[in-house]
Amino acid sequence: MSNERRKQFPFDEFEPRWQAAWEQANAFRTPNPGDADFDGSKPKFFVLDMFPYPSGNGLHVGHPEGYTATDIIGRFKRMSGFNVLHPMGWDAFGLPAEQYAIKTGQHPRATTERNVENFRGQLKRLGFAYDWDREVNTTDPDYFKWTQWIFLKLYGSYVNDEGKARPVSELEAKGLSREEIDARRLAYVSEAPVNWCPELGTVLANEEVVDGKSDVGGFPVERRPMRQWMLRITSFAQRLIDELDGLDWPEGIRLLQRNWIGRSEGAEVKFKVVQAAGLQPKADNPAGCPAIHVFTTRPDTLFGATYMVLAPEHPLVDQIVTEEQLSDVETYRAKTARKSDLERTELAKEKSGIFTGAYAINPVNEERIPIWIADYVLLGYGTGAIMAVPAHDERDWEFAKKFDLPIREVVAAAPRLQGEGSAVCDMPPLECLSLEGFAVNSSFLNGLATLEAKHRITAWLEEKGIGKKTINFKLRDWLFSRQRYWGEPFPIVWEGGHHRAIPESELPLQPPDLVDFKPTGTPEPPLSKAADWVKYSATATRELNTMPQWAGSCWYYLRYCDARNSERFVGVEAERYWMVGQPAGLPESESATQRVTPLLKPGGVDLYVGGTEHAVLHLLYARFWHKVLFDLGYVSTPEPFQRLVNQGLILGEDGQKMSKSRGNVVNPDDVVEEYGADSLRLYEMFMGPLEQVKPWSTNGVVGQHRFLARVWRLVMETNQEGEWVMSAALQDVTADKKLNKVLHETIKKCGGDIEKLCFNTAISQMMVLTTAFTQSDVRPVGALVTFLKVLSPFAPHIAEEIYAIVRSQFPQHAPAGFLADCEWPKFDPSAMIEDEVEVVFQVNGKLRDRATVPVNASKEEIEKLALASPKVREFVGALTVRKIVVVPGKLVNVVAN
RNA sequence: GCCGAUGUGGUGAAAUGGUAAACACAGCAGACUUAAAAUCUGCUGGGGCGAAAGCUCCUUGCCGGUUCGAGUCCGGCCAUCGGCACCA
Repeated sequence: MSNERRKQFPFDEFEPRWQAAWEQANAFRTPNPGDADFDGSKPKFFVLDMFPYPSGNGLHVGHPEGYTATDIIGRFKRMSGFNVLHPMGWDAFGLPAEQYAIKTGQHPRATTERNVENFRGQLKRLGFAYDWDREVNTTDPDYFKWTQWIFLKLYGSYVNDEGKARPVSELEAKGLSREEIDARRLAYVSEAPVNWCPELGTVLANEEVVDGKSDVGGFPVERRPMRQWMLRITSFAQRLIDELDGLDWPEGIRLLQRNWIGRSEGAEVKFKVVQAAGLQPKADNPAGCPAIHVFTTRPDTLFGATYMVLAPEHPLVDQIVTEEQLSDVETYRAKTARKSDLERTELAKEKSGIFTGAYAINPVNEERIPIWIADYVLLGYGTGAIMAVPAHDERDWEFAKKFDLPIREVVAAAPRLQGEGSAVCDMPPLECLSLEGFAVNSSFLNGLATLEAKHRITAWLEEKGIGKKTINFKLRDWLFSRQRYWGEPFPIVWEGGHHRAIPESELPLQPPDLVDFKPTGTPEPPLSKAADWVKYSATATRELNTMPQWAGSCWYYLRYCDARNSERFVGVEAERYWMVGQPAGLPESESATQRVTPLLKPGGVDLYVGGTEHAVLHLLYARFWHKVLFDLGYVSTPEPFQRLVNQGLILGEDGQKMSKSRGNVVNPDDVVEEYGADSLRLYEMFMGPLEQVKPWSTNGVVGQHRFLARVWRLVMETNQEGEWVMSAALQDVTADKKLNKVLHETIKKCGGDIEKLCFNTAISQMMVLTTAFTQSDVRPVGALVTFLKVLSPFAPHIAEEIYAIVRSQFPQHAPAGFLADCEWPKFDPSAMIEDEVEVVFQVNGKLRDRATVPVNASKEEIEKLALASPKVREFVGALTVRKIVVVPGKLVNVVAN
């Protein structure tokens, strides 16, 4: 009594069959340099997906969007004679896995394995042409051995005067002390305040904290000082900005990175402190006369600095606060410390602060200005202290208004003549002017434009030794340790209060096999529970922190190049071939021509496709590691990813972001079950431009399914028993001119569109071709096979299936082997030439008539035809023809008035 | 507030400065069928005139500009989405 309706074509039978056939034949294995079957004469193409985090929810329809796009390109490049590296793997360490494991009482290794298994199965059901021999998993000891190894390279390096990473052995050779060296390592220990998340029981990187809450879970985050491992990414800030320029990335993403790094030019200025009213600073006693260093992007406004503000946590506060103000200051500091970052930003509108009782001397005019503390000044940026110029800074303005501090105008929109003696006008301006202009009330700067005033004052400060030109970055060093179980242990031991690397021979350093891996609820990491493991020797103990999830994803693309190498994180030859593209083992002349294209570019992954959510985090961290490896000579290119494309988010059918709570989540498995993998692949590519945000439409899937059914019926029809048999219309004849024209247009357009990632228009062209085949009484086999080749990167299963069916009767048109291994067809320009074309006639730009003319009709002939057209004559009427524009093969525009 | 992206039919969208709306979805009508599904064929931006074939005007967020010709290029607005945000 099953009411199951008949499938339009038996995708449920042949899709798994072809997946099995590809797998059994290892059809998409990519040989490496050195392998017997490696063909170094081919150019390389490295097409990379952002590897997924294998969550318990399984694949989301967003995953196949990017994965299908790269699969189409990979298959196309493969058919076009490239060695294609198209791998897949798992970013499997991390907080969510551990949270899930804790919740369900299972070991994260067990849940991770199961999730990976599930993801792999789901991806295989979509028919992606991955080389599964290169699969990587960041939690695999054979993988994280090298993550730990790279950490040791960071630990063992410093940045030299030229800004390049170099081994610390160079510093040892110069006789630097252990402490001096430790202070310069790229991986170093710091006591700085960090983002502690009590709920997750770990500290987080700045990048993982969003609006004062953890990115994972959304729990409150507070700042507290803790001993942590940091990576010195700030030493690479300038290069991370500069080297974006050579990359083929969306402008928006490059900007996001630039903004995140946040370079600003300005000056550092030193202000002397006077302890209290009447007390003069003791010039020869620095301890008695501390100085406050501030960073400012507007040194030209120095004459307008009427007070100073320190961050509440600033260490100098203790030294300068007066007896009288001490208790108020302490109260304020305690209040600020209790505030989470969230509260601090939420309350941003209302300024708060307290006077320290101390004064500083403004070095340009020797004026005594009060020193305050306020939480609008952040310890983490600049020097943690500012000179406040309320007339020209919105925040200072608000603060000054609230606490009734003096406001002095020092910049005016237009130059203003000063009275002789440059008397200072202390009339406060009516509003805050934070723009550039001309200096006023500023002694020797008066009349100068802002830019010039900056130069003048900076030179003056440098001359007096109280300031200097400075470049400041928003980017902070990368907080690299986590108090969690499910991550890479640090290959570090502690002895006598000092850290040191364990020998490389001891890698991989496996985490202890803990039964209880829950956070301790204190900053003490869970690894502390494994007493035996912790004890390294009689006197040394292991580092208890683990690495953050980002570690494994910083270099996975390199591991893909040589995933099974047990000697090295990536083989020298493999890295050079896949990242630079130098063909190995070619005769000199031949290799030179092959090299032209790849070496014009800085190199790296040829195409990297993934979501915008990694625009700053992953992409910045990976670039940083890559540059360190480049400086140390381990990789050949300064940048890892040459071309980056962001796929757009797929929204639910209701136009909202897909989420369980909205109930609008589409499960790819259900789509595959009902319509097949090819339909899903085709639909996701047909939805619209890859980079665009677009809503899901089940009807749209049905449309693609119908298209594939039409393709199927070009070759197959049902007999009286209801079985699929080959259509009699399929015949070994040559295509007529009309069909042949569409066919060659399709080859051309689809090839071009794939290169441009315009998959939606490629698919519509194939629909046009399919209609042409349908309307033709006979289906010429040769033309049909050519079409299958064009279709195969998009819908590989049905293409292979029809190809095999065609072979059963027309073996001469479908030689043995996979369609996936066939050569991409070449288009014949002569087939596309028409005998006649339609030209349109316009009068004053408006379409009035059209005519069919021979394709080689001359300008004069077309013009004559246009002027003879009754419609044209009607609209020209009594007007005078001023001009006639003729575009041969296109149009005639008669201009008349 | 700052930065970025996007605005085209009922919907997803397409258009090297040259016929706006290809290709699909949805809708309507017809063929096939006892019927339904599936399939196939046709119509489908808006207004006006016409019985109809057809004719005609308008239309790519808004306002201007360049051009023989603008969805496309330039200038100025508006709206939506995304990111950043006390960064001195």
